[in-house]
Amino acid sequence: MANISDIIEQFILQTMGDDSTIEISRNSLADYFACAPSQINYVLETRFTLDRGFSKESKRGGGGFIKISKIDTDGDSLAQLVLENVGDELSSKRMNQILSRLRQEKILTSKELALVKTALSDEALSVPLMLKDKIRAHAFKCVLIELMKDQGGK
Amino acid sequence: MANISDIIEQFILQTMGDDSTIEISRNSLADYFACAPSQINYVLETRFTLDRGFSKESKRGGGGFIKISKIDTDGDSLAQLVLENVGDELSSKRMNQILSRLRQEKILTSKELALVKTALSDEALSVPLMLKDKIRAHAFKCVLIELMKDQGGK
DNA sequence: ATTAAATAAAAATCAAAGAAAGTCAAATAT
DNA sequence: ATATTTGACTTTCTTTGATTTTTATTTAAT
Repeated sequence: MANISDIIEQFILQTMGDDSTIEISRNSLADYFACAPSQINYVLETRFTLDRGFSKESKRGGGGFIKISKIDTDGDSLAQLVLENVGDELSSKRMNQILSRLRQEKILTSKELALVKTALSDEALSVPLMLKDKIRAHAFKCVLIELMKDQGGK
Repeated sequence: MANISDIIEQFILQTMGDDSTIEISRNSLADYFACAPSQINYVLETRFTLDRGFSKESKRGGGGFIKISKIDTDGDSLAQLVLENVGDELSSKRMNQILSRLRQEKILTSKELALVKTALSDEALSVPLMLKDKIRAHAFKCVLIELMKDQGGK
């Protein structure tokens, strides 16, 4: 574990501690670790991914920053379960079934259901047929991860 | 938030408080913040835009001024307005701005915002860069239409 | 007192410079 | 092979300043 990526990863995690977000300056961090700025991007891309429960925002230019947010996934949630079972293709039909299930379980309101359903419907995804299911699968997983975020709140 | 544009933005918003309009003197404001007068224009152009629900008037010469007004639109017509102004490409950035506007106007809850934002984020739409904005534009319009549906309900 | 010209007082515009972060591919290490 | 490191180049956002345009006020001339 003597590579700098791991060290930077640990540093960020430590600094974040129990907070759910942290704001870093890419350049300062790179300075601090005497590495190339793009090294920071590499760490973020490989370690602070959605799959691992992180989301990111950033701004360039004067006063720029990178903000990392932790999603604290409470392991055994329904969303978690679904997430593991959605492959890399997802028909709108299957998605809608899952959505109603989530609705039944009170994880979604009917309006929330309608919005997601619409946003990822066949009609909304204006791409070649074969692609729809792939894109939907990935996008829907992102939604599930997002859902797990505020599940913690209950 | 270490850039002066954000600070000036906050200052204006604070000073405006609950009022729907405010009249500022560009030069005084620039003096106050010890910045170039054109900095004020920059703030107005980037932050007090139509998308964000502001309109502006101004007059030059002696006794000149800049007047900023909050435009209040009811939900349905806001969605309608946005619908008309989203072309056939939509960056995630612009979408997010529109979403927070919709949130401000109580058309969306923060969870609903988060779900749509995630579902149509750059990360969620796993397609070539150039396509993202096109797909997003179309899908987002679908969402807006969906939104207008249940706005009518109340 | 009235007009015309000059001056002053604003705000608008535009382009250049600066400050961050992003991308991508080549080189290196495991 | 795969993961990491490095660096050159790109894009986005902000800051600064010089120039232009518009409006108001003052001055000069009839």
